[in-house]
Amino acid sequence: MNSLFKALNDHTRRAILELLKENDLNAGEIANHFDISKPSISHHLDLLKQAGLVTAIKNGQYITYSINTIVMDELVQWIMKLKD
Amino acid sequence: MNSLFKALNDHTRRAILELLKENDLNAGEIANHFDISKPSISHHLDLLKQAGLVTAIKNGQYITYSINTIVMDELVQWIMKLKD
DNA sequence: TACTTATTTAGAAATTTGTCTAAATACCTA
DNA sequence: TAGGTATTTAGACAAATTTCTAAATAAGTA
Repeated sequence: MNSLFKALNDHTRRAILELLKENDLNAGEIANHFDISKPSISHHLDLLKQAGLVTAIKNGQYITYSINTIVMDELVQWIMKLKD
Repeated sequence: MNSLFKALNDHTRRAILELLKENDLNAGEIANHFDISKPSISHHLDLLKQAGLVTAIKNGQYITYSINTIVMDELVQWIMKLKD
């Protein structure tokens, strides 16, 4: 849960998830959507990966990132428990 | 949304919410559940309040804190949108 | 093989965060 | 009013976070 909350606690990372919801994208395509250096985006992608929110598949020279929302189920359950 | 994710991104603050789910508590009672100084707990309560996750009502010398889960609805909706 | 492109890793700087102690504020009671 | 209890505010410090540039790695192509 910790890595999940941590990953979600950043505007850029949330925006990356919203992008990936529409299409799988490679790292460079993701970076092109932001005014942030590629290494920084790479770091954000790493945090999202650590939380299980994205998966990465090497495609030759490229790395394709996809969203994985299953890990959010635990978060939704936590919230629901709090709501009774 | 930012203050909400920020507030939730800390184990102590999440534990405070879980406590308040069971009972309203005053600041001292909350602090007694943790191995952290009262000023630190006060700071955590402030962040929770900023996010709208708790409300505080002065009760004489005491301040009673209550959970408010309504603000989490927006978070759940954001997650659901991401899930399609 | 040499060059280019895609991506990550490394290391550094600025900012934010979580924690503490000491002091301030607010309320209660004798 | 004086003294005690509950809580917050202020200021400091260490650790974590976000960002950058430069360099390293990996793959495609002439």
